[in-house]
Amino acid sequence: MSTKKQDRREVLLRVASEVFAAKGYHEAKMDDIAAAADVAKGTLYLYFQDKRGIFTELIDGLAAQLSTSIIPVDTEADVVEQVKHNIRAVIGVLAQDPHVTSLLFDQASGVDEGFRHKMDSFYDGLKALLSASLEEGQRLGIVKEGDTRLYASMTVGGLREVLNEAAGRTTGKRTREQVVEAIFGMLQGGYLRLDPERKGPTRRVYATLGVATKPAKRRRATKG
Amino acid sequence: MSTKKQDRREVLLRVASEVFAAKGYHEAKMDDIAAAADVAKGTLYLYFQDKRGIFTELIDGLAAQLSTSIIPVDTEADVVEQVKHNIRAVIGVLAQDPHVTSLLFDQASGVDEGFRHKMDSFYDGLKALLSASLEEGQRLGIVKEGDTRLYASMTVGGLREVLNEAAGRTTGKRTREQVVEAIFGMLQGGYLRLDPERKGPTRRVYATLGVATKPAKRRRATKG
DNA sequence: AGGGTGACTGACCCGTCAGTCAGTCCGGCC
DNA sequence: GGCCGGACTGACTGACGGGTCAGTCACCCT
Repeated sequence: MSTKKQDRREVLLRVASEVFAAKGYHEAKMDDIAAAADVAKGTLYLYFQDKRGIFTELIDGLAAQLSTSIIPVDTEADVVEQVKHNIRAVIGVLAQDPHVTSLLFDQASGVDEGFRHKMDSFYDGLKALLSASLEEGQRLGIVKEGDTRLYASMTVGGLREVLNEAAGRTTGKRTREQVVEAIFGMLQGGYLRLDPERKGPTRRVYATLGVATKPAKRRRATKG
Repeated sequence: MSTKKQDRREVLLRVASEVFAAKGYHEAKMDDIAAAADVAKGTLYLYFQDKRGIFTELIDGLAAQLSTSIIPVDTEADVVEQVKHNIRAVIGVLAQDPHVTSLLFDQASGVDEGFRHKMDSFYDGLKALLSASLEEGQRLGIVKEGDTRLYASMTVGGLREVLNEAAGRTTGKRTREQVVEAIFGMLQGGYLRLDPERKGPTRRVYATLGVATKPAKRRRATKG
């Protein structure tokens, strides 16, 4: 009974997340979701309050999972492994539902003003927490001195980008563990190796940044 | 004449960017923009094709500026300074128009499907370029071995987060140079200092990640 | 059988908003 | 003054799409 209804609900949620992820919040019409789920539009309203409610539920679920996936770090035990564990945990949560992840990362702000504030506070909370942890780390001498808030932002932003990218690709080229190692390596030692006295043997240059900026695609249906 | 029209156009663009940044693309109505600019809605259509056109122009302008703000790195000269210069340049471009920056960073994907692809390719281009540069750097021995693509993503994501954050705050607490130094420091050496043998003198834990996940705000008008 | 229940349907309703255009205003020119 | 043209206006339109609800159907119980 209730189980059956619950199952159905979950199917609908999953389908909705796919449509949202494929088209973005605004472009995903309720009709699209209904069609994708092969039910009538009205049926959706038997399971959810409204469009926003579906979206909210998806995001909130992921946020809740994220918020419980991280363990406190005990400095008496193996810190490296624990930090890796946390990275792994976050990746795990996000990788298990790529559709929703991509919503969280680049659709959430487009819903409406209220939702935007909500997302802002989510990210702010995340960063505040990480920042506090890093300060603690500084006191313990395992985090470099400096602006922890900024470290936190870079970390969150970097993770976001990497994971969102991973969510986009259908088949991840890298194994999860490679990603964990790479992220850890970056936090641990950056990637630049600029010995100040160094002179390169050959003169080489980086490519210039030249990003294609196509003109906006016109797509108005002409009346005729 | 034409100058006057051009000036007006620019004023309208600026106003539009503020409204877009304040409300987000979809919540920003043409009426809002017109009201903010103190002109009639029709006037907007004397200067721009359509709503999307205004937005596109804003984003494209910024993207174009970004794409020319970075200099090739010459390994015979002071590499550190050049890398910093590039970081500084990017920050400079983005800081000079915070409204548009925030559009680029968290509104652009919410416009429509076509726009989304456009943005995707913008970011992909950015990352591909950075990644290529890093590979070059690896050959020169100034970049750590590893997945350059992933380094690129983390860097772009991290920058994005930091700069978007900076764009949000009305008064930046940090000076631009502090940001440059911090970012450079992070690329250069990460921030973790985890001596493997280290044992902390006291047992301390990081705070758990406990992000508030308020239930979705219902805003339906109940029928009764 | 028949009638009660609840899941499901989809045509319809109606608010919203991008985009239009007939009309006004104004400055310059003959 | 009278006319022209371009800038500007804002009421209007039509499409669009979220949400509704009267009606249908399948199933179960008596």
